[in-house]
Amino acid sequence: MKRSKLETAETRRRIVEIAAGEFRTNGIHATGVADVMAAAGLSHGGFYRHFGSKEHLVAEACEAAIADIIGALEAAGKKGFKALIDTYMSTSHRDSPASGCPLASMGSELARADESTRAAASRGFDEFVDMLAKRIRSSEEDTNRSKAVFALSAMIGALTMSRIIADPEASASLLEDVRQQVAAI
Amino acid sequence: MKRSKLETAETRRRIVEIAAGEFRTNGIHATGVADVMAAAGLSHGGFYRHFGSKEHLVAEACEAAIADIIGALEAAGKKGFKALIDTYMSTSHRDSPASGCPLASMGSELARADESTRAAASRGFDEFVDMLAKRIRSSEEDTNRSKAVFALSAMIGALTMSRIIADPEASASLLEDVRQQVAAI
DNA sequence: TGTACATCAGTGAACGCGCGTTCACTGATGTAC
DNA sequence: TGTACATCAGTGAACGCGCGTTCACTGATGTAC
Repeated sequence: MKRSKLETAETRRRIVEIAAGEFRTNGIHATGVADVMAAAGLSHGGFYRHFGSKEHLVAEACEAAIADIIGALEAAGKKGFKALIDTYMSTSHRDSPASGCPLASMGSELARADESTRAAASRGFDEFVDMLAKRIRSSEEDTNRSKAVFALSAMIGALTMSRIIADPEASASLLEDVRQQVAAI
Repeated sequence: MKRSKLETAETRRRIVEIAAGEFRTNGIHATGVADVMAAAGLSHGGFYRHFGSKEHLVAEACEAAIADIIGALEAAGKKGFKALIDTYMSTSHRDSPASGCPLASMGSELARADESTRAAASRGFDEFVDMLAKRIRSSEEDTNRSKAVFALSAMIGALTMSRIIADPEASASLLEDVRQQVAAI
């Protein structure tokens, strides 16, 4: 049966939100349209009333995921650059991919995603870099941005690796190791 | 028809080699057993004479891929740490995932792979770090290893991001930016 | 060394299954008068 | 404001397709005598 405009918009928003979590947890390829719809309490058939294809959802979910993590880190980052880096490089971030950084949890899949998804991820990376650069104190603005790019690259790489390494101690010490060196940038 | 032991071993080796390229190019999930076998000039049915499951092949292919890149970089690295970093952070590495670093091309998929695949990737990471650490000159050995972990994390993150960013200039300048800062470690 | 036979690498059809997507249908919403 | 009707969100069955895996079969290899 037809729903009100408000309900429809809310349903669509919920699908994107849930997809953003599922894609980050299980990967883009391994998460089906039916999985997302079921998690949203809907049957899969209605999906195409909201999105033209799975790829369209992937692009929107990626954008939403980036907004998530940037929002969370901006809150943590009010206490400064170090607090922000501590949050990103924590074992709790490592263990909660569903609400974490999509550049780490879907990185290699994003590299093969369609144009609009990659564009969303690229914009997200830029925003993230800007946010970091603002919190770095050094001589020139150009330098700040370069340092932020370096810091974020290292954090994305380290978080990804920390999820590959099965041994919890080795994984935590990798995070801690890189965290210290990023904080020293 | 039955093949000689030599032929059988060579076929198996070829399947792993081809899989290592396909997984890095198209991703683990997106590459089917039949794809790999077809690329090896074989029908898919024979796959299970060589491997117990796709997951077993993934683990071996991951191991082979790591050996590939470490071998290639050790050759480049004879000219020193900087030459090694230049090779890893090059646009030609970015554009040739089939023979490149599997930690970058399959990173987020490896984080969800089975135990033996993750173990292979973890061992590969350690070997890679050792190789880098050997080429870093600084006060203590512990520091060298920490610096190598940091450098490799940054390179994996940057290479992954360089493949997500669609604009070739922005992608190349990200690589160059991080390359310089890794070289300065 | 020669022969008879068991082994098994590779083929190609088939298995059940889940994927993304489509579609006829339902009935509440929103609109035109 | 009230009524008649078009719209469309959501359902659930169905579509073709490709996946990982299995299996009966073929015939050269390798072994036992």
